[in-house]
Amino acid sequence: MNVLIVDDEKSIVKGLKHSLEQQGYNVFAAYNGAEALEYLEKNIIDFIILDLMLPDTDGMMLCKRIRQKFDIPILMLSAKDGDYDKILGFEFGADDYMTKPFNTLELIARMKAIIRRTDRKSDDKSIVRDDLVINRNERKVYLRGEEVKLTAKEFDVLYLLASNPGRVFTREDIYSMVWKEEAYDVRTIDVHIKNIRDKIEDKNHHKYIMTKWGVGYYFNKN
Amino acid sequence: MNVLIVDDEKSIVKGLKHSLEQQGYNVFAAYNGAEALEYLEKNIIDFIILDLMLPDTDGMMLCKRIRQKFDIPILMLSAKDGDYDKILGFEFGADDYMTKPFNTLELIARMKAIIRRTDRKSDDKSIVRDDLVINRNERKVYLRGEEVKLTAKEFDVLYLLASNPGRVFTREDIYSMVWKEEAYDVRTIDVHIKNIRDKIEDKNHHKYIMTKWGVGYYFNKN
DNA sequence: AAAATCAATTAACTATATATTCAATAAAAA
DNA sequence: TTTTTATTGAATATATAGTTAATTGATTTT
Repeated sequence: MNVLIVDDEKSIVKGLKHSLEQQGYNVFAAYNGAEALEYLEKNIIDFIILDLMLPDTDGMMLCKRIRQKFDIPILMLSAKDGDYDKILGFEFGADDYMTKPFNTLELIARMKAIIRRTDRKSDDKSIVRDDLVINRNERKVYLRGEEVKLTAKEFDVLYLLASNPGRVFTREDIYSMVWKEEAYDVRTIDVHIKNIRDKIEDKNHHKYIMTKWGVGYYFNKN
Repeated sequence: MNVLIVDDEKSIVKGLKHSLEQQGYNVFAAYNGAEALEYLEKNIIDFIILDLMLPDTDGMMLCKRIRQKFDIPILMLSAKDGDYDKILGFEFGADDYMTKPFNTLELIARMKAIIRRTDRKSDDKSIVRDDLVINRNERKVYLRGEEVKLTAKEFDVLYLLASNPGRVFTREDIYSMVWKEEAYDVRTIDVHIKNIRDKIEDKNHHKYIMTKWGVGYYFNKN
């Protein structure tokens, strides 16, 4: 379990790092926002402890940016009391919040609680629909028992649609959710859809991916 | 959104109840563990605020029992500091924890954050009016249970009107909101309105889309 | 390091669903 | 009644989706 601490106060980082390592976590540190983002791009991080006050960026903005791109739980630290609604509210998407000075034991307890909570849903949930089984952890798809090899993008697109059956996604929706950036040419989705269909559908069996004309695509509910 | 407060201190219950009701929550109270369990059996509760010290049961045990039976988020309150690890840890399954005395605003912020986290996908916004159901995510319209197929533009126009019943929209309003550009010929709207009416209205049943002569159209409120 | 493989994107073309326009008719307001 | 506004159906135009192939980029193999 890899934890990233983002804080410019070296003493805090040092103390926390020590306590967390005693508990068996691998701890990494970043001393400003830019470092943090770079670190996240290059490493697999499971949990972030983020200070509100950083030398280069506003912690809340950083929190928001991290959330847009990564699905990693964040516990925010702040020196002053009273910002709970902003931090915990809908805008920035932190998972928990503590004020400095904090009790290290409580921080670790809160961290564990969040990890447990987010873990609950990430355990082996396969999506099953008729002849199709989509396994998220293994990133494998089975059609009538046979494995179907999808590419990374194909899998992500199919998984997005299949995990919200019936819900219509525009091409822009799909692009921003899967690619996590804004789309230049959104027709690339069409080609991916076609390739997925070629792999999981044929005329004898019913369709999984449906077209909503003028809007986008959705996964068949029936 | 129904919140159950489980606490034997009447003053706390009263204060919290007041604050939560101001925020639009429906608040229920139980003054001991037995009452709480009974309440949960008989009512639909979305969130529980649970005090650790109760006259009849130990709060942690109650938390554990609730968790075994219901999947409702729990925020625990305790008088003494220092039990975080037990409360937030794996054993009892609380989602969050605060010590008394607490800041009500922070409590509400934490509550909202937990609800948001557990809720993320349940934003299925449907408009229901008499025999008509308009599902926004699926972009589907049902009339007396039967699906009515609308084109993308038709759906957008209907959704716009139906999400503001009674409000009169000029053709220009509708055009700019749905097409997101300025209209050359707003008679286009007339044709779309006609086509929508053809699909969702007939002389036996009442009208959904009303004409405001000389102005535009609006969705029937009654 | 070069070649080969595979995935992703872009481009061009075809097919098809939908939107718009127009002109005749009907209905409502003055 | 006159005038203005709304409704309607059909034709035409436009927009969108599906398909195939070519290109680019990334990764693996030789």
